[in-house]
Amino acid sequence: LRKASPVVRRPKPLSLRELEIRAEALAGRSVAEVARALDVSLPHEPKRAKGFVGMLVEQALGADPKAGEDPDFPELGVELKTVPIDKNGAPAESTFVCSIAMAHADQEEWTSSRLRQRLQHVLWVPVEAAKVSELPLRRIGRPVLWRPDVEQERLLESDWQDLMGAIGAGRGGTLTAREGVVLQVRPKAARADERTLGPGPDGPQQTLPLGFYLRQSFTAALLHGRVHYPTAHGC
DNA sequence: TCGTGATCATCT
DNA sequence: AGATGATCACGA
Repeated sequence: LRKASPVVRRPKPLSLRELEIRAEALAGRSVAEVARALDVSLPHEPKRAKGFVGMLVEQALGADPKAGEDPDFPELGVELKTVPIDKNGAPAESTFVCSIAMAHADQEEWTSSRLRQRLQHVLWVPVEAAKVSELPLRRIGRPVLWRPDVEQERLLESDWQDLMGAIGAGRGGTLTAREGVVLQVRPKAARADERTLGPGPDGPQQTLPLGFYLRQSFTAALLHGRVHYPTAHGC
């Protein structure tokens, strides 16, 4: 995020309620309005604007810029995610959740997994997608504070076990985004030829870095407070 | 270099 | 059109 001159950053919210109120206050505002209020200049080429809106909203809400792998609001245990919305109000893209630690993929457990930690408590902020309006005109919508319910957590764990199991067993190279009911595994790298140490069929080898994404259908449902899938083995 | 923030560009 | 695989920017 480029700052035009003095650095402007909101103080961190001291309570969940304060965070919600701030997020509600962004509803209806445009990217240009928020950027101007924070004294941030807009990127000109859309191709170079990936991630801009997410970082802008982080700054507007007082997220900890040094959080790293921790939640955006460490004291509140809340993760912030902006979600691009199409003209019908549905997610326009899948949602990146976290990268996969390839080197330790065979040792990770669901309960302490990066993915579960990140999705424990999420503040979703809908924003008009890049294909709906030009960057400055993209409007922010009403936030949704979400925790996975029992059914959602079951779906997430089931996919995670399948996908992480495959990666840990050295079959990560055979995975595509078609696997998974609510999750996807997709490349997460600057270039398709990047490699990092990970499990291979015959032991550790250089592998394509992967990340977890939420399918649009899952995100769409949770934004409306209802995720209900038919169970694969009958009710 | 890796992880965070995502959207782009192409193929089906 | 929608989904998949590829790509862009930034910070520690």
